[in-house]
Amino acid sequence: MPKVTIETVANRVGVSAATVSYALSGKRKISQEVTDKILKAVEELDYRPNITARNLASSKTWTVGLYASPTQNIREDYFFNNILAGVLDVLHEKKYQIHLYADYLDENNKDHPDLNLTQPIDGALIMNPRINDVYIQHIIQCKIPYVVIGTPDDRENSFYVDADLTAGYYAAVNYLIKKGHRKIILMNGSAKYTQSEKREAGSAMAYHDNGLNYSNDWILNVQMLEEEGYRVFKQTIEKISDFTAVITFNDTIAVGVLRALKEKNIHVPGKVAVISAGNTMITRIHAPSITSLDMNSYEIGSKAAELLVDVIEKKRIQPSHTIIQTHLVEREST
Amino acid sequence: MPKVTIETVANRVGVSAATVSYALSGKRKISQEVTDKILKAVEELDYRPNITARNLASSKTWTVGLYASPTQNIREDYFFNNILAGVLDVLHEKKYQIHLYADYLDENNKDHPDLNLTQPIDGALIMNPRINDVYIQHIIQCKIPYVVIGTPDDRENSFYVDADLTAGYYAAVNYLIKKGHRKIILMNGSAKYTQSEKREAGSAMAYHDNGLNYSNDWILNVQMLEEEGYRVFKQTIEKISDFTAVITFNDTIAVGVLRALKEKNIHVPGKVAVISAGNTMITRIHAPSITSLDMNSYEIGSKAAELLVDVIEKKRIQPSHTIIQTHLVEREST
DNA sequence: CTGAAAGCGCTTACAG
DNA sequence: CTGAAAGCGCTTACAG
Repeated sequence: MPKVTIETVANRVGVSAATVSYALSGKRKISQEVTDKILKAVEELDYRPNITARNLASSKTWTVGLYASPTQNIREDYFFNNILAGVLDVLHEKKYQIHLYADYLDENNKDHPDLNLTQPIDGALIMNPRINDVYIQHIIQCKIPYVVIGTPDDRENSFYVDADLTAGYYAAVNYLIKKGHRKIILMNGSAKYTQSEKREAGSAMAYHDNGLNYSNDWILNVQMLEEEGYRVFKQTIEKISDFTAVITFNDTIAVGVLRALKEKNIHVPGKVAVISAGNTMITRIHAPSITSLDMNSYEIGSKAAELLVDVIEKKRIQPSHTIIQTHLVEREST
Repeated sequence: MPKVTIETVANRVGVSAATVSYALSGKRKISQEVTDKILKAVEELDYRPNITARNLASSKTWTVGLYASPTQNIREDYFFNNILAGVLDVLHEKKYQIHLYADYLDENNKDHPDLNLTQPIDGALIMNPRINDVYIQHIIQCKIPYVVIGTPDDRENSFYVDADLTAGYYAAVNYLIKKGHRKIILMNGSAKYTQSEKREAGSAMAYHDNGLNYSNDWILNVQMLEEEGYRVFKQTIEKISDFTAVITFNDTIAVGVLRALKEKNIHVPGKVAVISAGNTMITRIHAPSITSLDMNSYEIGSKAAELLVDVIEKKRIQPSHTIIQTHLVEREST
């Protein structure tokens, strides 16, 4: 069974490969008559263009790389699903495909062989940027257009889409303060993520604007996993006293925190109020249901994808960013 | 800024492109001396091989296509996350990358233009196969190796990995019958998925082996979304009486069902017992926590990926399948 | 141990 | 409106 190429089609119709290519792409007008013959031959021969060859010749892959979290985090976080859905929907509409990369970065290992194995992409979407993110550095070195989902170090020169987490955490902490809370534990994410910085900043502003002091001891940095939220918070309960509220980096950590509280028979919200961020399905379902900061994750994903396509297609050259508003959804945990 | 190709490197070192290629791939021994010079030049020139060109020349892409659900479903289902994590982990280890496709099939539209836009892949992983699945048909036509996650129509000639759902639903329904339930509603998935068939079969067997009759009226087919589970079950409560238990296609539907029950003030498990399938995070978190059939979703994903790599690399030629055992995790809802 | 060259299957200026 | 041909940047038999 001989391989069917554009040549095969051209030969059968009696035209050049160029004509077949143009007829199929529509990049040049080909007479209706010839076009019909070509389409018929394509059908009969069951011709399928070799996309790799097309990509090489046109230096365009119609593919976008999505750099996501470690799989461990992906397993627990609906936030990823919502971002992903937004990204997928937009890219589908714009005819782009998606290459998904999980984060397998070994923090202890300085060389990152994987980075070079990447398939060719027209652009990249980078979730959860670290401070000094090696993925971003790699993408920049490869001269690939990219959009950060979250906030990168170099805000001036980057395209990015993020929720206004500083405002969000300001509002959330402010809300707690107005309710009379004075000592609020921040179960933040790992300090190496820029997202953690913003949460801390918003929180600090709220204390400040209310004329209150707070201590850095009240801020804990944990991995974004339920088990870690649970484990660390159990220790926290022993070490820190008198706190009356907790605000977490995300919903997953909140679930762990609530488990620790339940185990210690500490009533929520009677003794301790809890606020999470993400407003994913689990916040509604949990008992008690969890007050959560909605970040419009689907919209973050879709806006980022739209922006990336514009950047790839040079419809935008000047670095720009979109900041999406958050809003607090009150539930039983506060 | 001139583009750096393998030629650039070869010229600087004073060898042929072939030698550079071999030195880099290790497919032929190149003297240590020359190799060192090449590596130095690669470093200095910041040479990055064009993967598209490599793919074309070697007719190998090191990429696997993952055909997933519609994004609507992805948003709500941790089951997807767990499968995905298993797939990603194995493929990463085996040096393959992943192209993610959501299902945008328009059921009402007979031509599927998207299918032809696919990027070149070495193999495909197909989740949630439909009966007469067009994705599978397409992949077969393209002569691409594939593994089904779930059970395909043509079991004889396919590679696939699935949970033993028939046994799982048999066990679950049997468990309910032993507890005295006689009329159990099956909130099944859409009838066009093979997964729904298997659930129904296991359930039927359990009735049969206990010498009981059941009615097809007790089986409902719904989309795999919380809202649909809720909407349809609310009607069901009105239409069907005397049932004492519900078993659902997945966790998401169960959440909808439980919401409908709560709204009607029907106590769970006092009046109605509920079992779901998936055993994702939400079953633990929900109040009441949900008895659920664990399908080892991470393992399904990882086994499927392993199998696919073997098929791609011709380590397996004869169609084969892996059936993974399920187990029922008892919680408050029963 | 290394080189010269064909080939992968497309696209796209260049010509007419 | 169409063709002949160069080119995309690699890999891999074929030779020596």
